[in-house]
Amino acid sequence: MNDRDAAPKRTRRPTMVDVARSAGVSVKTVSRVVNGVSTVDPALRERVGLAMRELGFRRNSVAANLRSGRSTATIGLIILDLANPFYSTIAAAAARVAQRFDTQLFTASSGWDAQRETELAMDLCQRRVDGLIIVPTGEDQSYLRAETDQGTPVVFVDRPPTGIEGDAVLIDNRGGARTAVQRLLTEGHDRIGIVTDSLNSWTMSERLAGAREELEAAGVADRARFVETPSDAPGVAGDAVARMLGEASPPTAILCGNNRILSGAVGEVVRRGARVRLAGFDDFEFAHLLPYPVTVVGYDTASLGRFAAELLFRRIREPEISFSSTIVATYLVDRGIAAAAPC
Amino acid sequence: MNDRDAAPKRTRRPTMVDVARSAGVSVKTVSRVVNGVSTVDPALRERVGLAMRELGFRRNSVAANLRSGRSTATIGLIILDLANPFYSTIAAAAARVAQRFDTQLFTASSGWDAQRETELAMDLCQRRVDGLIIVPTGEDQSYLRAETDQGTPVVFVDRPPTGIEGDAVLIDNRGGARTAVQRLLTEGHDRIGIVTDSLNSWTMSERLAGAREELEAAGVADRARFVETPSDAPGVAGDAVARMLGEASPPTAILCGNNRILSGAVGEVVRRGARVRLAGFDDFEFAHLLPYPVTVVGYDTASLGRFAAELLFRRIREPEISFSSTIVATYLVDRGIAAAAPC
DNA sequence: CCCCTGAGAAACAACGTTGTCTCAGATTAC
DNA sequence: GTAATCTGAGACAACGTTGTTTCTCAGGGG
Repeated sequence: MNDRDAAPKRTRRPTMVDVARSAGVSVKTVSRVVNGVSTVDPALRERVGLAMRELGFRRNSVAANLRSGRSTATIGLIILDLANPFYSTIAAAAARVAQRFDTQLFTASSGWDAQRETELAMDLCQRRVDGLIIVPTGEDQSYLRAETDQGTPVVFVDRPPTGIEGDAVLIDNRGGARTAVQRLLTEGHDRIGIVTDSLNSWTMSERLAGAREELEAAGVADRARFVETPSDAPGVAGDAVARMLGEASPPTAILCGNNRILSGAVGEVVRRGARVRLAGFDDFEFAHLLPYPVTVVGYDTASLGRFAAELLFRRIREPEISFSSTIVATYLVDRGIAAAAPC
Repeated sequence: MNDRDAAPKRTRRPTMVDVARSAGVSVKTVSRVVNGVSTVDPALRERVGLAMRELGFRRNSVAANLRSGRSTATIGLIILDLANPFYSTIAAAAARVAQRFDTQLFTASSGWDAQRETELAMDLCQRRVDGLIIVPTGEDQSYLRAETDQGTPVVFVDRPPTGIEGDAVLIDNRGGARTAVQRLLTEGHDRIGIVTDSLNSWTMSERLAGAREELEAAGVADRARFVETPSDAPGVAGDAVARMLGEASPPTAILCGNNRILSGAVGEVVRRGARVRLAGFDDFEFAHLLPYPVTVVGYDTASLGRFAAELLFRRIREPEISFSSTIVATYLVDRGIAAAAPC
């Protein structure tokens, strides 16, 4: 016998059988006590409670759910990147709703990988989550049909699903872009530049479409410049702005498709001391610290997560209601500081 | 009979029994096919696979885990607020490690509520997570002893546990404060102000202790000013700085206990056009946009989450190794812009 | 005194899966 | 040709819990 000195801490967790044996009652009586059934003799209840505390019993809710056929009280959230404040805000808002429903939240990041998105969704369905909230990244979510058909509801956030119908919660990107362009037009700008990143994403193409609609409505679309930059390279936004401003009759105002592009644009404009009206998307934290005045299209990110979770729980309870799309409104807000004091 | 027109989509998910009946084999054979056991006749394997696809069978991994006694392949993460970038960075890093181990992550926020922390931990233990990562908020984590005794490992992050021993991953707050003060001393400052928020938190008291140690080592502690502000009120940091600077012989350098205090201090210093050396903690995103030069104590937040998760998985595999504390290093970095171009 | 009633607890089966054992049929060795 | 070996599949029980049914034993009325 070459056992360790210390008794091994890691003992099997006690089950209702252990508690029942210790208290000298049947397993079912333990179950009744745990579930607070009122028809248990107070003396027995006391004995069982004592045994539970002594053994440190904690009900295995996994087994309980399996037997009773109740829901697992879990939902899954598949976002693109939990480290990104936009998505973590969505996650936090969804978690808050889940808490109201005594439900735990699986949070997983697909990392813009459609294959990974599929794997995660399948894994979570195997774990029998009550529902899924997905920020879709792939071209096609039809792989989810088998799951939705079998009663696992799915709500899509920030991008509409492709290849399958379903509930969605979206930002009014198109309307936001229209409002922003409208503001620039009202201020007298008629040579407007639009800088986007990859138009493969629904979000960006909606923003471009909205801007274009408004420019065309004002009859100044032919004087506009449109530039699409690659999505993830840093500095390219600044280069694009530099090229725009170097043209013969450069735009007097530039609308940037997201906050990264806006940051790059601000950097370039400040560097060359140019006087260009800048507007952009995403009212990120610290936007007010930008060293140049800008107008941004803002929206309440937390609403996305909250609405999505509420929609999901509603559909869990009422699977037969027809699909709905919730559009989160946008607003214009002025950010950036006019000047900063030198040290 | 008053059934709905459409066939109800929500049908019970098919089980191995259904697949077995459909394929004309025993349940065990279905299990073997699902688990890729090699001793199955290819013809049967084909029949079973067909039946699975037809029915849209997806193994219930909850039931599988229950029977086989294997782990649930889930871990729980209890942080203070998922919407806070500091904690969401930790969560993202932990999730990345969990993914390597084919484990799903429950993410929950305690919201600085010790009661809620306890409830969440108990709930996750009832769900038989393989382990917990906790950013403790309460005064006492001894309630976890029952769980750790029964083999649910816990790793603490960002703050050491109280009332219980355990693995921890912490920031070198004390060392960071010493380094920052050292820098200020080296630059010739000997009247140094220290602004903290509530010293109830381990983090803040460590930072203060480190600063005090260094000031005392240099023999300038008597010329220093110490101010503790309430934790969550905005603007109080600026007020504290204002009061400091209004004194007879004001400090020439101020060390701020966290990024919120530093922001307030920058605002106040810029407003009054003062020339005060500012330093602080937390190298937050956009710190480089601060309209005033500052030096901050930085650290790799993702390391906290990554180390914690790796430690947890190690302990899950080897429960008997002795507890360890991992200290994440800090570094000094200069941030803030000297000047910004006016529009 | 006996039967009926009902409260409270135990016995049994089941949730969906897998571990263990058994068995039928094919293959090999003597 | 028969016994020993092996291969592959089914039967059965079990994981930890709960729904359902059955049982026991007071208490009360005829």
